Amino acid sequence: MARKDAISLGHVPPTLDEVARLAGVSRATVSRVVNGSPLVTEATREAVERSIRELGYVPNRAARALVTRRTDTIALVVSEPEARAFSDPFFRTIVRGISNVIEDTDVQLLLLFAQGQREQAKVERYLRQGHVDGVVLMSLHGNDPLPLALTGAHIPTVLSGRPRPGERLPYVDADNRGGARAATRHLLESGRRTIATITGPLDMTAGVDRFDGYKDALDDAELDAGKGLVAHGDFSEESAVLATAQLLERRPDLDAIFVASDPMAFGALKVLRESGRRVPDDVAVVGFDDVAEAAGVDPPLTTMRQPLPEMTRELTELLLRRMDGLAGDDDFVVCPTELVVRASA
Amino acid sequence: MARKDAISLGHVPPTLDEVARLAGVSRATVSRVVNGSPLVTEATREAVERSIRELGYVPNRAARALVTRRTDTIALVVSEPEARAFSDPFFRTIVRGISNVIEDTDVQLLLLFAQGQREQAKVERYLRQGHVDGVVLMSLHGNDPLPLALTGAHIPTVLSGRPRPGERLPYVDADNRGGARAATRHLLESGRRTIATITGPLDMTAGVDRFDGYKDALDDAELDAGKGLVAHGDFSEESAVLATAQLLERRPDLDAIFVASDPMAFGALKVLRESGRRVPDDVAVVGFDDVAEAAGVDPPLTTMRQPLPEMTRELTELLLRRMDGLAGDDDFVVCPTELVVRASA
DNA sequence: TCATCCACTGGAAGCGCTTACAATACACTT
DNA sequence: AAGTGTATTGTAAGCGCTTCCAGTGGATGA
Repeated sequence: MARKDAISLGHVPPTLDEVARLAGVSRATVSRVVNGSPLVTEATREAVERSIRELGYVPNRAARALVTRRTDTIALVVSEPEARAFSDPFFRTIVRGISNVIEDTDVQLLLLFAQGQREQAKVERYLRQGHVDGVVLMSLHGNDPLPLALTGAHIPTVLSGRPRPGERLPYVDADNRGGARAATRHLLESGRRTIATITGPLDMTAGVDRFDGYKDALDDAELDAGKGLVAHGDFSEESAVLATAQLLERRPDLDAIFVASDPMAFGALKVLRESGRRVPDDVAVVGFDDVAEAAGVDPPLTTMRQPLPEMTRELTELLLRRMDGLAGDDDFVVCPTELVVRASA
Repeated sequence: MARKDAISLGHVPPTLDEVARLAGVSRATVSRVVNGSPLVTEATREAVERSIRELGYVPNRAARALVTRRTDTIALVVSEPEARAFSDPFFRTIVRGISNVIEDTDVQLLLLFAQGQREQAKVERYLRQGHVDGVVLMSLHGNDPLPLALTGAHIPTVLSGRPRPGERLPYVDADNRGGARAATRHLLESGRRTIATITGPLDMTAGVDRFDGYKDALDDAELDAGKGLVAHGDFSEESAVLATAQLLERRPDLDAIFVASDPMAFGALKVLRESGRRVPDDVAVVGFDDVAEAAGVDPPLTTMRQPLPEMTRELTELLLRRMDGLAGDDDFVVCPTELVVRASA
């Protein structure tokens, strides 16, 4: 029995109450000090702060959240296997961008991965349980139920990338279609006529939009996407390796490729080189994103820049506003893209 | 006034109480149903479940955590800039490994990045506020205050990699020193005599241990690390590019390099190739980790495998046990490493 | 000097949940 | 038929915190 007591329930952290007792004030006053209320005498404040330090008091978040209904936490949910997310520079930039914005607030960022139905369900449950005040959803695929589930649960949510038809959610996106069109036009203007594309995944809006932009440009030039000029990737370098090989086999005569993401363009460059083609002499390549690595590959990659840091800032601020009830269901921002001409096209 | 009401406080999710009322039972009974207690009639259970569905009820975690003192959440804290963490295959493997273990529990994994003092402080505060039941700390540098802070706050914590002297924390580590020694010995046995090393960061135990193992092997062979044969990296590929160039400049006569991580070995291979050296004919290279990419580079990398998936499993289970009070301060596991001979040495 | 006000502090309710403990109902036993 | 036990449900306390409201004392104005 003594033994049982000895095992005990582990360490019990100090509470507001103990601080109050030690400082000789009421719990209300301690709470005021902790929350920086101005209605406290300097002397009282100091006494309380001393007690807090002495006891090593840290407010219990669950208790606070219970009454304030705020958690000061936002989640970034990535609907992608970790492996992919981690290797994608895109993703890193977003994480960094959000961190920057919230750096000097007391909001905390959580990363949640939701690959597969099972984890999706787990994440949804987690979010609905009130762990976070807001959610950023990125790299949504197919008909992911999360956006609807979250709006249904009235959890402030914003999207990186435009939502699918039928979903009304605030979002920030690049002008993917316009950018792809401009990229392809650049290829056309340099005299290329057999222009292939490696698309992103067509269950993502960015994938579709960039593909559409490519087709727009060909239409403008009254060219035909033609046979065998379209291969599909999933935005990853590896997928582009396969896609490029396919393209080369089907259309050895191609003289340009519009690749829907930079990592995929890196894969394409590699395969092109291995096949003995010179870039841009034999085949011109333009990518999309302008990730940091784009300037460092051989040859330096011509690509469409999307202003990712700014976009992420916008996105985060949009979420913050939305959490304060200041942004509507259909607020959105679409950022222009810009052609960065380097050596590959 | 009516207007003010209209603005309102947003959506208020249903509570246990409302479910109870709708189902015509007490709150206690609903709670029992929600928590799967066996002391409820089938009929009652069904009635309650119907009401839950009807109202779309989801238990409020803050309230539950307040009374149970559990959050069913664990955190992986990475003391590293996101960029580095994300590009490191090591990191991905750990995340995946933890996810696997907790997949069919209802524990949720959070990722927290703590680069720089500011974020470190934020993360520490976050953890101390009781958001999580346990913490995995990885890639600890220098004298990161987190381990001590967390044990001081009595938060169950485990380390990936051995703690520094003076810190008593459960951990899982590879036999870095023994592995490095074996790797270097392999180089010696193939007749190399001018063996350089690219170390990891020496403010990390893994960095130090692998460096020590390298020196052990040279000592065993009564060789001297000699001048200019040691260059320092930080486990990243880029750092190794620099380090290799340094090495080559200082000791053009070197005939082998023990590189303290695979990503760094990739960088070394690249520079070696660019400098016109053949691997392994001119310079043999052995790495450490045996990440997935190691078999795919040119030439395929000889490296020390550490059983990362198993180690991560151990680590997670150690944490889970520790959270249940079943593991002590100084439980630890050290896993053997294994030389994987491919073509680079 | 007394009423009035203000600045500060304390009392107390209540956030949504779990969980001893008590209460009830019913089926047995003897 | 009274007593005992068991299975199910309800009652109520309380987790640690914030915040409304009321109380206190001293400073101010008349």
